[in-house]
Amino acid sequence: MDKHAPQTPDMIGFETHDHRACINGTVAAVAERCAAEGLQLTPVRKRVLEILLARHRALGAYDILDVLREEGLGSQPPVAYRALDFLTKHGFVHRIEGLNAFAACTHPGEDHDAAFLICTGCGAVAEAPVEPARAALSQTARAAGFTIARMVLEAQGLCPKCTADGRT
Amino acid sequence: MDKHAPQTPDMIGFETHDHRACINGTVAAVAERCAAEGLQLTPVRKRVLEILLARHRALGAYDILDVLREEGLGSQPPVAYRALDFLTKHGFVHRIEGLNAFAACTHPGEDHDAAFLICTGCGAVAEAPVEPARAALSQTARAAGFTIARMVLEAQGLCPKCTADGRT
DNA sequence: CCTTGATATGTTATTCCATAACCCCTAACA
DNA sequence: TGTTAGGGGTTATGGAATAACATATCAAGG
Repeated sequence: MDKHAPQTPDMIGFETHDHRACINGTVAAVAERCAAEGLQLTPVRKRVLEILLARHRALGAYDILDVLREEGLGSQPPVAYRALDFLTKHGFVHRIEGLNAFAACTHPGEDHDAAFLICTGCGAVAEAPVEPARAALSQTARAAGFTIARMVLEAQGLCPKCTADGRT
Repeated sequence: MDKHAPQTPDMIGFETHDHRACINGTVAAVAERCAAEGLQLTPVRKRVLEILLARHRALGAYDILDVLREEGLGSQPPVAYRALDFLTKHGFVHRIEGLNAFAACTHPGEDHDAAFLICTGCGAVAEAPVEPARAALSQTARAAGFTIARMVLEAQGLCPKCTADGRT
């Protein structure tokens, strides 16, 4: 299940932080937004969000499903995928195409695109603003008559810690 | 096999062009580069490249395999994947993460990253320079101490033709 | 109260994407 | 001629995702 063991458990944006508060705070924020918009943050959905927040890295749907299964919250793939669909649709979780995995959004707001910095050394994932890059690509797109609806921007490389550790 | 039938067969960069010359020219260029660098452009590898060039859009590995099978060039997945590995490793073909598919490079040079404009209406794929976006994201990455090695940039939206046709 | 509709969940089975592992062939070269 | 490295053929399997159908829950309206 865990292909990136070296990952430090309390890292976000490649810096340590108060992880407990981070989880609770984000869950609370998401719950509030769901209440405000009439969305149902059901037990399974909430738990999937918590699992992703607790790891602070990208997890595959089947990794998440393993946890759900242990807790008796569902044992078949559609359970995990439906929760992930809900969470991604509303911008609480992002899908990382390059990893076939999912990561909790670090600033859950409206449905939005994001850029990701993915460390190939430890598997850490940091979210970054996508707008500058979108603006850059939009120039080309406009010239070609293409209308951009959604953008995937994922950079693989080394985080500060892994660079220091001499990983590749 | 073909989920995007409406695709116009002779489109590149969302503009029509001399398709026959385009295929032959690119294959010749690739063959030349392989000869120069001591790479083996074997029959299977060459055919896979031709198949991708002929469609001018992203194809799944199994779509390609179907064609190879019809032609007696191989019938099992590893045949297609090995050829695709070779072609992508040397920058002759790009992998489109968001589609789990592959597309021939429209300017085969050294191994390079590229940005893609993917039309959700007809499946057409255009390649665009990734450098402006890379520069934009590099700002953020540098600030975080992250070193970018490889970038995936894929924009989904509507090409001019599909926009005109009122597709979504 | 009951029914209807909407939404969420449970479950089985399948499809699609990708690779491991093994064997054989051939070209290049000592 | 023996050896070795790369390419290809094949079987089998693993991992990601969804189709299709059944069940449950709850709110609104008759």
